[in-house]
Amino acid sequence: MQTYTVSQAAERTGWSPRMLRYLESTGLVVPERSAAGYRRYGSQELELLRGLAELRRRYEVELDDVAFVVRLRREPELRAAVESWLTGATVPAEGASEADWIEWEQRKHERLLVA
Amino acid sequence: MQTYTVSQAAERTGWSPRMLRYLESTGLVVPERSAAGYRRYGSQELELLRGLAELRRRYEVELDDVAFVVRLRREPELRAAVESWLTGATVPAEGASEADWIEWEQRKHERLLVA
DNA sequence: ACTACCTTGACACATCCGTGGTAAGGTTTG
DNA sequence: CAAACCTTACCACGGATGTGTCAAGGTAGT
Repeated sequence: MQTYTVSQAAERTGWSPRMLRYLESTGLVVPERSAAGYRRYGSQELELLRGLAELRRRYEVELDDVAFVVRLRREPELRAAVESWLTGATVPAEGASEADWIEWEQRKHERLLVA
Repeated sequence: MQTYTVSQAAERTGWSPRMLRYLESTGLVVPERSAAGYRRYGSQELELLRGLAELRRRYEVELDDVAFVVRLRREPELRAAVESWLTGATVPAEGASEADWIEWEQRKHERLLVA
C-alpha cells in the first residue's frame, strides 16, 4: 500500500511536519517506520490526522482531551473511577434526553458539577 | 443541611481555600452561596472534592481531563465525533487509490489506537 | 466594636503545551 | 556525488494551568 513521508503527509492533512512528529510523541498518531527509520503514513493515518484537525477546529477540543479519552479506553479501572465520580455528582446518565439536561441546568445551583 | 465555608471545606478535603475558588472558576465544583455571597459547601460537595483529589493522586488525572469528560456528557454530537475518531471509523481520503481502499477494508476491524 | 472570618482582584511563578526554528548527521534518488 | 529529503536533539517563546500570597473591603459572632 502507498505510504507518505512526513512532508507528504503534512501537505495532505494541513499539519506541519513538526506537528506530525509532536503528535507521534504524544502517542495520538503513530506511523510505521521504514527500515531506515523514516516515518511512513498510510491513508488511515492521514484520515486520523484530518479527523484530529477537524475535532480541534469544530469543537475546540485540545490534544490533551483526545489523549485522555484514549487513555480511558486503555485503563478500564480509571474509566470506572471517573464514571463513579461523575455519577456521584448526580449528572444525568449516559443517554439522558435533552430535557434531562435542561432540567439539570435549571437546578444547577442545587447541583455540584458544572462545565 | 449542614454547610461549610471555604476554609472549613478546605480543612475537610485537603484542598487549599485558594484551590477551592479555582475549582469553582473552572466549573468543576461550584458551591451554593449565602445571602451575603459566602460559599457554602455541603457534604456532597465535600465528597466531590475528595473524589477529585483522589483521581489526581491515584491516576494523575488533570482537572482538564475531568472537565472534558463532563463536556462529553453534555455534548452528544462531540461525543459521537470523538468516538468515531477513536474507532477509526473514517474512510480513506479523497483521491485514494484502489489499493488504499483494499488495505482499509482489510484493517477496518482493527482498532488503530485503542484496545 | 473587635476579631476572624469571607469576598474579589491582582501579581507572581513554575511548569507544561503547542509550535517554530536550527543544527548535525543519515538516506534516497537522479 | 549532490540535492533534497529524512532523522533526533536541542533552544525559544507565547499562552494556559495550577498554586501561593497579598490588598482592600464586606460580614458574623462574641
